[in-house]
Amino acid sequence: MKNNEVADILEKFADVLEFKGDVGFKINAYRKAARAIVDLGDDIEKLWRENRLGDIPGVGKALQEKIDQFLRSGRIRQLDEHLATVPRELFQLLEIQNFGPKTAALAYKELGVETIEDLQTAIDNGSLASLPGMGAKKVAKISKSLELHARAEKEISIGMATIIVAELMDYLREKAGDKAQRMSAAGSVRRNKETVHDIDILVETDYGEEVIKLLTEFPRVTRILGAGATKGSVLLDDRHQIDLRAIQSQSYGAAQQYFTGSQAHNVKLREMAKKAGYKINEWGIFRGDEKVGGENEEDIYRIIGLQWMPPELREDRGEIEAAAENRIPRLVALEDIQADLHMHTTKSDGQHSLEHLVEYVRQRGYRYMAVCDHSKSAIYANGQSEQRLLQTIADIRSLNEKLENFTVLAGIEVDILADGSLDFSDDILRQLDFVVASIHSAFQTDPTDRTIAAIENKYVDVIGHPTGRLISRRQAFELDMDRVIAAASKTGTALEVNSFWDRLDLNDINVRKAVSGGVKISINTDAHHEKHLRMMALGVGTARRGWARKEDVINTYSLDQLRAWQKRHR
DNA sequence: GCCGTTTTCGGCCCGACTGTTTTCAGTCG
Repeated sequence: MKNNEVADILEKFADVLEFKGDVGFKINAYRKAARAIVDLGDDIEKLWRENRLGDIPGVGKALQEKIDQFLRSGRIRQLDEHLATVPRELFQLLEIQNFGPKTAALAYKELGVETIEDLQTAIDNGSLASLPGMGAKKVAKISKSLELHARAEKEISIGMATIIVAELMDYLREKAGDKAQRMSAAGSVRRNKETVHDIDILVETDYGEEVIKLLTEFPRVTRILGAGATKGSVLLDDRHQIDLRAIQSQSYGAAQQYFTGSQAHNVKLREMAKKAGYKINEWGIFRGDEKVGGENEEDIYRIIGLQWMPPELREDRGEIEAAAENRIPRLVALEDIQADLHMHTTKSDGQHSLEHLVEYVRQRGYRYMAVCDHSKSAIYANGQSEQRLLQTIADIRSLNEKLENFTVLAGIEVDILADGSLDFSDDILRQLDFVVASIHSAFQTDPTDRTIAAIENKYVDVIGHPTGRLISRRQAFELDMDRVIAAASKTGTALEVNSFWDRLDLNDINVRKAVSGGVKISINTDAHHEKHLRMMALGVGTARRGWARKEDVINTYSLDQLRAWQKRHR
């Protein structure tokens, strides 16, 4: 899939146009199209071959022609021509905070700033400060941003972000006491995006200045980027940006809506509101000068004729249209989860013994679980031989006899080998209660055919982390998701949403394809340690972003229901 | 550059903050 590459080049095109001072609407059109292509789900090359690029919202004649060029040759002639007349390191320069396209253009034209190094020189020798509209303070800000640019993480994983949010909220609750009422994450954290750019937190309070001062005094704060009466921005550990907004109760709901976004969702919402004679901003919803709502988030949606919708859906992927027709589904929730069906113990590479892991899982309130340690080919992970697996099965059976109101399913995470066969024979697999099959090697070798072969094995219940991607370091392998979904739908095999912060695989877009293709999903933590169990929330968040309902998720079933479901494909 | 029960031309979301300005441009979210 070249969707991300196409989107990237359109974003670059937009950057270049912005640098050159083209009209904003045109720039926006490029960015909008880029986003639509990422959200597509379908392979853009497939649409291209079928001559259907025009079906993508926001892609008209001119962009179709440019995308066609790119898919044919890997280049876009018009962009190449532009690139000859902009700084060599334009895209890196534009990543620097407080150094936007206008300033970059000025520095290029007047001082010949082409690279990050040139910019540093222009700061050091005072020439940047001498430009019109620039002054000591602006230059100091840019200088600081430049210093951070090298070090700052561009994206924070949702796993890390939720931990920081919890820590910060605990701190603020303790320090602010009665002076703070409602408190919530906003922005992409609230939407459960897999990675976030910064962390937004809202606090309902009449003591904005005090609460923001508390934020600046949080122990891990290394820099204060700004601190006023309604907004404070800080860096934690010089890496993670936190924006806190202090809101009074009469505007809290409007602020939640406004700052949760996404931008695309908000733009569409405000357009709708405008057509209906309203205006929405962070303070409320207004008809003329009259404020008609804003204390609760539901107000904003209701007044313009929409159902309230979970934050995870707010990406302008059809949720507004659905809300207008009362078609927002009831999404799966963390409370619906009855079991975790993919975890590891010391039988392979987990950190806890079987008994201990079971105890930790029970503490989370689940009704049953599956232990799925590795199979023999996973040597790096202490995979089990046939002999050891049979012992594991026996151990689990005898443990079950001691447990009340709880069942441990004897499972396996069996490797899908390079030739598409499984690491254990059917004779072994049939003795197990639950089978997850995963690819852990030879990622380039026919992953689609191998996955489908595993799906067609009647003992396989779930395909583990189906695309193999690691968010921070490895691309998904080339999986033809349409074929995989068709196969899984036919056999009744489930696809996993692996909840591990670095996997979240399937991702949101693929979850949506799967559930709309009638495929069940299984949200599992793949825990190797007790502290990993809490990542279930990340997987549920991802499933929610993929519009998954409770009935789409097999580990919301009771054990009896799960067994009945297994019978249909075994 | 896109798009259409407002339209094939004229629209295309909203505001805060900052610093440099004597009234606003640039940047950000």
